[in-house]
Amino acid sequence: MGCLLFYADNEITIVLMIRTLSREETKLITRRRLLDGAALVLRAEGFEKLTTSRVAREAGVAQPTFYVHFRDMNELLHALAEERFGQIRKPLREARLSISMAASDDPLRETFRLPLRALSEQPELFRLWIQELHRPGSPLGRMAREMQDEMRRDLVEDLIALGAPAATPAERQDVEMIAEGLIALTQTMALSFIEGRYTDLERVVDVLVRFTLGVLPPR
Amino acid sequence: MGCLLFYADNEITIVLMIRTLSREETKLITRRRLLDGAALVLRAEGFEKLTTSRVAREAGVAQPTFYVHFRDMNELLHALAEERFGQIRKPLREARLSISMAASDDPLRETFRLPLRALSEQPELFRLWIQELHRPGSPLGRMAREMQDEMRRDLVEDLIALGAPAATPAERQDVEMIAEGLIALTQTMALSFIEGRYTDLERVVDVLVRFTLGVLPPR
DNA sequence: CGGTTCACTAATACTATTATCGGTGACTTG
DNA sequence: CAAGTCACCGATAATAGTATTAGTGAACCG
Repeated sequence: MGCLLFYADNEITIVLMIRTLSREETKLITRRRLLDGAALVLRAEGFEKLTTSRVAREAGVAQPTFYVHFRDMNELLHALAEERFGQIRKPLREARLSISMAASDDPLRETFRLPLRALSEQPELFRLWIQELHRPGSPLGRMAREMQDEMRRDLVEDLIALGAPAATPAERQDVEMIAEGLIALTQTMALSFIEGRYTDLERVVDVLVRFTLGVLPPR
Repeated sequence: MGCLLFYADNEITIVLMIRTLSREETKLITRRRLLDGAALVLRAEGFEKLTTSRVAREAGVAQPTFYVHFRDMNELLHALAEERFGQIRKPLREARLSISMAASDDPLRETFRLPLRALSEQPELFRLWIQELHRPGSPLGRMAREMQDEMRRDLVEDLIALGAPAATPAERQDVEMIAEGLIALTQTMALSFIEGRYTDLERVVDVLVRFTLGVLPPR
């Protein structure tokens, strides 16, 4: 028996325990709270406010405790990226499967609909991703760009399957540009959708499909 | 007669003067050097290295001199954004004029070529702009978003002139989505071009034109 | 020419952040 | 249950950046 106490922002979190938690378990809980605290600070106040003190306070522990769990802020960010960006990666790859299997009624619409849904269901995480994408130095940025590259490679394959010509290297590069463009379009639309500028997801899908079919050569 | 001395990074800049400069003139020179120093730091090392000491050192003056010219770093950034983003804004608006006047050989290509050139000639500034675009809190971010909105409004007009239907509110919103998409496409392509992923600007223009003509209804 | 102004500087107070260290008490292990 | 382990904490050194202040000398002005 026992209890854990976290004091963060004038809020006391009391975790009462039926059985005594092992040291390992309580340590994992604290680590979890540090990671969540960091994510909270990032999405609420941005990068410049992300300090070890702030994260520790969010987690309800003392600042030096941060160093029990991570060597420095970079290590925490790396762990966070690994964990969170993976959450976005999964539905995006699933979206890709749906087109290759052609199971859905209209596979192309579904290819856009699924990512749009996935992204707008995790707005803060998505925003963080976009933000990091453009920060050359950051470890999250590196990871975000790797994901972006992976998505582009996948999409290139899909586009070729859809009939895009890729016989010559020049054609191949065109397809890469188009893939990159379509990803940017999807992300932009998702952002605007999240911000409430567009309310009807199906209209957004319409426009994305028009862009895609328009840029591909007529079959 | 007289001379100005700037000591920055083991480099001494000596400005010899035929006539004695007025106080106002030398102050303007120092301000100029501070702004240029800040721009240099931003493009060479990024945001997190941008400090008053660093900027002052780049400019060859003492750190407190920074405060003779700007209240704080935010004010300098504001001035820099005003000045530099304006430099981007101008060619973009000119590109727009060129299409409406139909003076160029192929106005649509020119509409993409000019922004792409303008953006890739100021890579770091452009990067900064994109970065700030996604930072909700920052003052530069607000400015960047205002510019973005302005560009979208302009482009909507152009698209309607190009034959995009905008009779109903729904059609109008489609055009807005398309405009937003085209801006995102241009920026994405410009970024990749800057990063050297694509080396031939004309091929990039090709793809952008294909996207545009493809998404618009056939005339 | 003599008093005034002011751009600039050195010195420094202040604040914030990182990272370390020794101590403490609850869990663990034999 | 006693010795050991270790997650956590308070205190604090080290570092770095912001911003102020008083003083200086060159430009300014009557």
